[in-house]
Amino acid sequence: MSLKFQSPTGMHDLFQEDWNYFDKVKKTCQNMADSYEFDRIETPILEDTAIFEKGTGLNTDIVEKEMYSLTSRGGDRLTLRPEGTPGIVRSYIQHGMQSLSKPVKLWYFGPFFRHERPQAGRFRQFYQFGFESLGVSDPIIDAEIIQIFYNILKDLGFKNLLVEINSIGDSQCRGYFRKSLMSYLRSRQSGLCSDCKRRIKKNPLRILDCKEEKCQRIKKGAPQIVDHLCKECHDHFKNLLEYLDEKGLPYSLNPYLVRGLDYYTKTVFEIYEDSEEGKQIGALAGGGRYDDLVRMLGGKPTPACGAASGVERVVNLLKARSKKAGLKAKERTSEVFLAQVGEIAKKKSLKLFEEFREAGIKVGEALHRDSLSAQLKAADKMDVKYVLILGQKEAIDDQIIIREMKSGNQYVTELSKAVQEIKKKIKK
RNA sequence: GUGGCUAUAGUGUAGCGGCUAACACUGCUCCCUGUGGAGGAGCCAACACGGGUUCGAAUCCCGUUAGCCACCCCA
Repeated sequence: MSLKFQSPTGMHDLFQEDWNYFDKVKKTCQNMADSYEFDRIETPILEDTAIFEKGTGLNTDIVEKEMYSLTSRGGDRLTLRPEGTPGIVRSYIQHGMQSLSKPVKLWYFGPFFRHERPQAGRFRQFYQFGFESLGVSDPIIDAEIIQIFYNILKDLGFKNLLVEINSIGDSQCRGYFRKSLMSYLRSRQSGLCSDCKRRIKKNPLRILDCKEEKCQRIKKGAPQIVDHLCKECHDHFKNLLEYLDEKGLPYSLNPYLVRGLDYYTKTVFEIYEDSEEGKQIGALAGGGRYDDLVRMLGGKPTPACGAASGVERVVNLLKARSKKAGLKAKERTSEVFLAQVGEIAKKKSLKLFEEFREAGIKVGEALHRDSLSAQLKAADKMDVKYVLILGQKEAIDDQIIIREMKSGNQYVTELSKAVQEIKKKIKK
């Protein structure tokens, strides 16, 4: 087999089996959106490249090397959205949502694109759902966002959820902290791994995440950002934690949690499944507060908070779990099957099929087959309860056979009464 | 972007230098132009691509591509 064409690297075809799960996830989101009064929004898949450069951040990996960007025929610089938040914010500004009553609560579900090297739970085209709440700085909002993602995952059947949370301060206190962290790291530069040496300048917060043992040791003595928060950020974080305690939502503080998008301020969080597969697949959801983003994209200064979750990651874990449980959902696709024998019957069955469809009854068929045994075989595979047999003789007499598959009992009735009869039987 | 592992019908596998490339499932046909689940008979369908080593390569080597995994980063 020499395949001439195949799907692009890291992009996959999604089949019925996948959509069974995707739809379930989406439905759970919709329920949660209804409960917390979030409105559905779907922004374009292509956006002006500049909103990611300004929003997500020029120095982030995403913008630096992972975007699918193009210049349109008209000369516009466009990018396949690598994440959802900047598009939502663009829409918020463009449609004057700042004049709506606050908070403005929006949720989305759709495909995103990043040119990364694919691996477990990481693709070049992937689906995310996200919830964004704009216009309110109160940490009660942060708590609600975390709660929503926790609830969705819980409703989907995840146990052992691990919520990690941290505060990275605002543009002010983070700057101070960054300086003191950098000077601490510089003083111990020789003890760091080669990767981290490079990171000192570019992204010192990341060193706190390094897995090298020698870096871990240095990290233990490093200044922690929670100790360097300004009063406002400190109070915000403290209040958030109190709200979470009040809700009874389990979380753990991770003073080393940082996120790779430039616009985050104050709260950041991630949710994992605490299991082997969960660790491998990475964060199921992640997000935080982004109080400067609306202003950075040209809107009025507007506090906001939101998060997103990777649908494939969630679905992969759901699939792995149902495999473990040995669940084989062999679904019955229809209750009735229509079989025919002979040219007259074949023609009459076309109309009959439509009558059933109009009556809201789904009827299986294999009209392309002529032998009755082959049709019954097909009916058996569909696991239907009843088969309607329209033979040559019946077709001429305007009659039809109704056969109950399980018992093998069958009887003849008027063709015109077929829909009614089946309707009665199915109701039972 | 860097590394490691892998690559045989639609799917899952066997083949370990000497085949007409095997098996299971699926699909299709027939046994059975008017009665299914079982059984039997048959059919369709594969060595990713390109080089090399060799009398001989699915098998060994190199390259390309793709997949998986790890790093990086992230959902």
